[in-house]
Amino acid sequence: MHSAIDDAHARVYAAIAAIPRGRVASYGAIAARAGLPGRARLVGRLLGEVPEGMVLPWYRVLRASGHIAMPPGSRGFREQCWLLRAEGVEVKNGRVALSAFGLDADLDRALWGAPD
DNA sequence: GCTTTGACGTATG
DNA sequence: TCATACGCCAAAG
Repeated sequence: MHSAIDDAHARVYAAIAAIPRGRVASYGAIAARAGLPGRARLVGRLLGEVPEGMVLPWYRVLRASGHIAMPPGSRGFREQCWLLRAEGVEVKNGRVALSAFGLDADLDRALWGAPD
C-alpha cells in the first residue's frame, strides 16, 4: 500500500542510485535530496535493510566527515574500500576527501536539479 | 505502547 | 582530533 514511509524510502533509494560513478555523497546530502532534511539516520537504516534483489551503489555513501560509516576492519568496510578504489576514488585510512570526490554544488545541480 | 538501537549530523568545548 | 550532548525517527523487542 502507499504509506508516506514507503514513499520516502523510494526517494532515498533513487537519490543513492543517482550518485555518479567515481563520486561520493554523505548521508545528510542523500536525505536532503530525498526531501528529508535532517533524517540522515533514516538513510543509514535503509542501507542496512536494502530489499533483496535491489542493487544500489551503497558504497558511494559516506559520513559527513568523509569516513566510511562501518567498523574499520569489518567485511563491509573492506568491501567499500575496494569498490571505491575500483572507481578511482582515493580512500586513505578509511576516509575520502569530500573536497575532491564529493558532489560540488554545480555537479549537484546538473544531476539532480536545483530547487528554485 | 514504551524502550532501545542505529551504515547520522551539527554544535560546543 | 576526541568527547559529549541533543535532535531525528523507523524498526525491533
